Amino acid sequence: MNQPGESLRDRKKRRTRAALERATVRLAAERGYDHVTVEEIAAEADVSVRTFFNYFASKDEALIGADPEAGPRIAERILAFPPEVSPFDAYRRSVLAEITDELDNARDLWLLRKEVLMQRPDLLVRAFANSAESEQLLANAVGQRAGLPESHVYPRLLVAAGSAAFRCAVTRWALDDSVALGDLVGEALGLFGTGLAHVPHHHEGGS
Amino acid sequence: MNQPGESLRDRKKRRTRAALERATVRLAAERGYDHVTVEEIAAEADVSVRTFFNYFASKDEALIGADPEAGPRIAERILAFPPEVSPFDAYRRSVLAEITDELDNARDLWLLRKEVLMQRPDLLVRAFANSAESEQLLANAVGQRAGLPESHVYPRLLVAAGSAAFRCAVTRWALDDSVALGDLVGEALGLFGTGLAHVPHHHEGGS
DNA sequence: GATCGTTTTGCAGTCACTGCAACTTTGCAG
DNA sequence: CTGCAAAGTTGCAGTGACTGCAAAACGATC
Repeated sequence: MNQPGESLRDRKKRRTRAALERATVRLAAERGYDHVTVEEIAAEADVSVRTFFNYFASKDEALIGADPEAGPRIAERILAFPPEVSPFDAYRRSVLAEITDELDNARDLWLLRKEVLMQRPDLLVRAFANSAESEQLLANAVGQRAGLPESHVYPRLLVAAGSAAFRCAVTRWALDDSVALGDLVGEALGLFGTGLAHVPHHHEGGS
Repeated sequence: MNQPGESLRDRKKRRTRAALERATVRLAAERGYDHVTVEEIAAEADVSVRTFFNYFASKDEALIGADPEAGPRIAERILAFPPEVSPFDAYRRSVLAEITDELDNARDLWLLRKEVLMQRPDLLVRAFANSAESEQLLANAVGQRAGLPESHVYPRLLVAAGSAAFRCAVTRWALDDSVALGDLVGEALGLFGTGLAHVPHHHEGGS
């Protein structure tokens, strides 16, 4: 009874993890991030505090719902593009695909997260602090496609640019979510692609 | 006895702040960041723990030595450039000037910080989390020069790129400090300026 | 040297987070 | 179904970052 890669155990784990993530986001959106204790979150998800910390290394992580498989997934996508796609495009399209998928699966959570991140923008930055490992993975994938040595700046810089683009996009999206988050990230990455040396032309509509 | 803008009180405050910063960096480099308690830091600087927190909001902040005047200083520099200098160049040159100054004043501290950041790269990311206010300041300055409305992405994106460039540069500098940190930041910002869409040519020497 | 504003300090308290050692649940085999 | 091993959960005791508050020490001013 363990063939489909999803045993009872695994299912329970997924449910618990999801419950903790939801509880964190919901309560934080409701009362403000630092007026919610881990104790309350654990109670809401019907597990002990200790169990909370078995799933997430910190309250921050639970709020963002850091998915340890996201990094590998994106890296895989990057490498899967045919060789005629440039490293930059492979990276951009892989990131956008991940974001689109994520929003399709958990749009409601992101709408709540938005509320929290509007109050505490620093949490978004902190969220990226714990993902150094994933960043390394992505940088390696980009470097491999670009045929660059480990030590070259380009892959690292591109990945860092991705984080920056995501940060900016979420900030804008929080102010006005009439545009899809994915489009905002795409726009930001587009600007990084063509270069910031010149101020982009200023359109009337929108920002 | 209070004309030269530096009273006894002010001098003591500066000394205490510097002592706490030095103690934090020194001890963290010596034993590892999380094997040093605030209690020990405070003892080393000959003040109470409570006083530590009067100067720095967190241990992280003390390690980086977050200077609340750095943001305003850079913003001022940006606005001081003659109008024929592009917003991008004004930003880049202002940031580089600040870094150069900082290294001239506290190179020894940065050499120790380097050791700590090599062990815990996340601290560098976290350091930027608390500087949202300064980022806003810089973005406004850039926006003003570029004649863009408050809501435009460009200034925000440029400032975010600056953080990313700094992060990458410090990481590389930590691995090999034979190149000046300022030059590495300059290089990274240069790439952001010309755009990341195409992989830069790979030189043999260096990275 | 009395007074006023600022800084330092101690103290009590809250909360995130950890290691450890029991305890419960699940998966599997006999 | 039973017993066993592995995986997951829990409570507990402890550490350490950080906060608010009120008292004490200190520096500037007259």
